[in-house]
Amino acid sequence: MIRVLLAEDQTMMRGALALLLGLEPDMEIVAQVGRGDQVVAAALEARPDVCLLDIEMPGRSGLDAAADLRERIPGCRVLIVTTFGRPGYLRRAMEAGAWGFVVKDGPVEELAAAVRRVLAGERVIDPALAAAALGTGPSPLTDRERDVLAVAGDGATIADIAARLHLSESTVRNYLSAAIGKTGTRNRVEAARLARHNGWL
Amino acid sequence: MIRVLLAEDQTMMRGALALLLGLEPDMEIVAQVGRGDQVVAAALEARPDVCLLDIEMPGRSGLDAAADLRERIPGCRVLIVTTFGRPGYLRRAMEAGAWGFVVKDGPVEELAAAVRRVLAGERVIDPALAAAALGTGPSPLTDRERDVLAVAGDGATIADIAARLHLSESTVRNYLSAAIGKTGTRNRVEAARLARHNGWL
DNA sequence: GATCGGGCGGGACAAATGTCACGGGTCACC
DNA sequence: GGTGACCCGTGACATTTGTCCCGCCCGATC
Repeated sequence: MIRVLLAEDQTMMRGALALLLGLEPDMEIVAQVGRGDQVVAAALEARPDVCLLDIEMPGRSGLDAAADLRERIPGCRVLIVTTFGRPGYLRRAMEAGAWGFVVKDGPVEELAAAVRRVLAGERVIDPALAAAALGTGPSPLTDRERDVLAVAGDGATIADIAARLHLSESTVRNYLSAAIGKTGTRNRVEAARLARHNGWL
Repeated sequence: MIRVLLAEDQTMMRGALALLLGLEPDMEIVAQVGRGDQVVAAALEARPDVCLLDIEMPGRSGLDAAADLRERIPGCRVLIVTTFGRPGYLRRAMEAGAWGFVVKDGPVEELAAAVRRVLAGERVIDPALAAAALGTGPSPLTDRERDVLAVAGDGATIADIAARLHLSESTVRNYLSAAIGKTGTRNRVEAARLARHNGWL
């Protein structure tokens, strides 16, 4: 029996996937969590062979959770299951030691197949997505530019950003200007959107 | 047997829900579509008793599809199933003649129960969400303000908006200013975010 | 017929934003 | 020891944005 941990914040999705995977004759859901910061604890307790992690979860990102797992429970294989096939997500998933990357757009059978392949030591990655990730290239943003863009994305003013990041307003302007330049966009809103779309935030 | 149509763009979610509902002894999935603009055709063909509609789908919004269904197939009950419990969505769903409104955050069993209740002529609405919808009130925006905000949301400049809507830049400024005022926000990005959050776009 | 809300536009003004050039600091790497 | 990347900051400047006036037209409503 393949022992599976399932981390996904949308309750209905999590329940549906758990039930489905539970129907597979060779699989067993040994843990379910709805927050990224509960993954490690649950995995220590349940000792799964494979962890299915969503990326966007409250508490802690699935990508961060994957990195934690590699460090704390090296034997456990991680399979990222996400809504958004952002190039940067795939890149970061690989850096975090994930063995597979599946988007929720594919058929459900694909998921069970991916679990088996990952457990067999195979890498599971959508080829089109891999091409996109390589084509887009890594993030051109520095850490600070990323921070500033992330805050700017939801309508904060320069003063807001400066206050939240304990920076001078001039500095914030400069980072924003640099980010806009590097992304080839025309203002911070476009820059933030592009960065989010590419998974750079 | 309750004949169910399922409209949901995320393939994995759709497949999982279809399988689960298919397991219910008194239900039968008679049609599945992944786009909003295929709902009516599929419903005419399959003659479902209940239609489960996601809101955010390519082609046509689930809310618009619900309105179409009420007009074309009045006997068919509509149940909206959405990720986002936006107050405005609920309001618009009711105006479009939906019989129920379920968020994907609840347990899966809730979905089958909602289908049965809707078919029995009961209204299914999350009480907390209904309160929020009534508390937030209807959209204060005029049609044009809504249009302008929708375009402004993804980083377009005033000139972009004016060009896309065939308006003068001055007019766009005035609409934006009005929208910012009515939403009580500080700039168009915040205004657009709030409007989206409330389901006003 | 008058009034009101909405669509559409103009002009003027202050504030926010984006750009550029510049400086200093730390740290890693050659 | 030099070089380069990144962090942090200043000041000046042009552009964009948001606000507040004003006007006209239309349709609905009283």
